[in-house]
Amino acid sequence: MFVFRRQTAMADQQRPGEAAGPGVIEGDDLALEAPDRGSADELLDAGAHAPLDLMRHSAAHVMAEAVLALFPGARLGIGPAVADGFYYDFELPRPLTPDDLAAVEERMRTSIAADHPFIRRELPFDEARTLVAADDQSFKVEILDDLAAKAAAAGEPLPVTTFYEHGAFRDLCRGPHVESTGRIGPFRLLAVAGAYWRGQESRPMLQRVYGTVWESQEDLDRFLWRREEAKKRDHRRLGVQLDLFSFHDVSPGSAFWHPKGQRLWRTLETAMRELQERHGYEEISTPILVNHRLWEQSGHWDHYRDNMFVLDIEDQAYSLKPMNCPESTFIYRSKTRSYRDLPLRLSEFGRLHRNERSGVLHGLTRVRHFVQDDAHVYVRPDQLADEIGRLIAMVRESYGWFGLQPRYTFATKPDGAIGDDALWERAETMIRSALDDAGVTYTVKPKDGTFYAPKIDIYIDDALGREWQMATIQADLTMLPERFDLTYIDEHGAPQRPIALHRAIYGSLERFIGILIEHFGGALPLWVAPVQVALIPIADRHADPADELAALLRGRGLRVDVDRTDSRMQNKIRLAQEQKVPVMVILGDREVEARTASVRRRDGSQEQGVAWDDLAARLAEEAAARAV
RNA sequence: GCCCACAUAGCUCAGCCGGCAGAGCACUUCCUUGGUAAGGAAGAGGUCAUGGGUUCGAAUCCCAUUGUGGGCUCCA
Repeated sequence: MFVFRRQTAMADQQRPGEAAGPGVIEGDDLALEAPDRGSADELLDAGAHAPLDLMRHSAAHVMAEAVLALFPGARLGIGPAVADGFYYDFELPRPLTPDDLAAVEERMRTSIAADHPFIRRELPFDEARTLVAADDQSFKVEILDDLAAKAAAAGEPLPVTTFYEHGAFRDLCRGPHVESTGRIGPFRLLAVAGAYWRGQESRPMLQRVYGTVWESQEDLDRFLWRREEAKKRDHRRLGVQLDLFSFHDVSPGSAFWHPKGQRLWRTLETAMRELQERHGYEEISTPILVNHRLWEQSGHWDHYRDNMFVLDIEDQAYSLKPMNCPESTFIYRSKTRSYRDLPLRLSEFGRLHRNERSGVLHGLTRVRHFVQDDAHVYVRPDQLADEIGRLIAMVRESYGWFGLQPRYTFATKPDGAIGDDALWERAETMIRSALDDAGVTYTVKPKDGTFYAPKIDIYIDDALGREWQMATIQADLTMLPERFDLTYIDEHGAPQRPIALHRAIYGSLERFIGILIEHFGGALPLWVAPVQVALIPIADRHADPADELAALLRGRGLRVDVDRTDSRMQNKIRLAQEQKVPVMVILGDREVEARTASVRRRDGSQEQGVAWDDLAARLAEEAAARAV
């Protein structure tokens, strides 16, 4: 069973890094708190700089001042510095419009030009509470009351509170700030969005205004440029432009794969299948529609039902499978397993449905229907470390196909986990030594495992520096083995429990493809490109020879399209460039006569007079190398 | 699910203070047969997301529904 981390929250940056063996990076919080979904404009800056943070938080104060001036009754939430800027949450009498944002910006500029100093004031707790209550700032009152409660719980006296003032504006704030408003650099307000007070759906919806501030105009311009660049790489836009997939309202959250997208899909699938077969995997396929009894047995009915599509069939509740694992156990149990049969590696490109809330769907990276390159590996305890080593090798190889550098985290037993402590400790020790043996560097995330297994999660940073969670490897000693009563017969004839490794390397094919598209900006490496070669006959009389060459290339397994339209060669090149085809092959009189080709690469480089056979051999070799 | 915005030709978008549905690209046909990122002309293409309402009249105003987008973790 996979529980992919819900990607909206990685709220554990307060946890201390756990001491661990050699090669372990201690709690690398900055890296961990980055969102791991990353729509196009969620570009992360490479770490926040302290002076910038002061400026950003100060800008939030100035923004609050401006909003309060425009909406005197506004209530303030919180206004922290974030990755690329800042935000402040407000409760306002009406929704903000783009015009409002412009007005707020204008007032902010005035305040910055006035260069008001930020003045820190300390107030005894009771006075502070009276003050914010008199201002009718109920959210601030709540913050103070929470602080008081926390102090009481810790047996400490009521804390002294601090306020920061600039001009006529005063805000409860821990600080620190820049010296004066004039120190705030070039800024831009970006967006207004709804945000629940304290992120809880049961609390009021506030209006969050996002802004960005930088030390120089240059930095601001670069940031805005990067946002634009990210938009161009957005896989939803490129998916349409490159004719890979589309979405339709008859099935929200599920992609329709066009022929080119399906080529890409199959290439990835074939490569993974080939890798798995080399590593002793056997492929299975299990039903999508399953009686709810199975989910009761697996525990999903209790823990995961809200995310499952449930159907009523002849008075029985069935569900579309949200995970593959329980069904794999039926195949395991289909015969008596010997210790000699293990490891048993069962892979499945499983078609899954999860009922994600409508508001969180997002292109290919957050969908309701997807395919996992899933596998369950049943091992004896003495085989676990080796098998994890094998999996890490598989991750390294396959990520190498795309030039991606995997990073590893090790997530340990969460609160409320099932299974006894001794089993957990055993599993964690085994994973840890497997990681050490594999010589990988990893970060420990305490208490971040699934409720049934400690796990290794694998992340990458894409070309724009965004972090994505990709593969996962989970060592399950409890869930499948115990609940589904899995056994093998050991060398003494006694039944024993196997360990079930749950793992996915691409994760979901949909999501992986979305990430690849953004990482490469649509210019996919030759080996995965849906169209590897665009054959461009200069005139009609070159079209038949082009077909002949295309057949030769296809014979070597290459994906080739011939442009037989009557447009000019320049236009055909332009089209192929726009489609980001890696290789364009141009045929005119000279080439046809000599049985050669003029080869133009996506990067603009050219090579003339390449013999057809050479071309076929070289491109086939290049594609087979599976390299960037 | 919740807040806000958006939905017009295959794509990108204009029209939206109510009064004949538009452009560029793509597509079709014709001319053109070319040398490394757009040759020319003509044509076809729309239930303005869906349903309801206001109005003499709705792409345009109002309501609902569906879908899409930005968010809903950062604790003074």
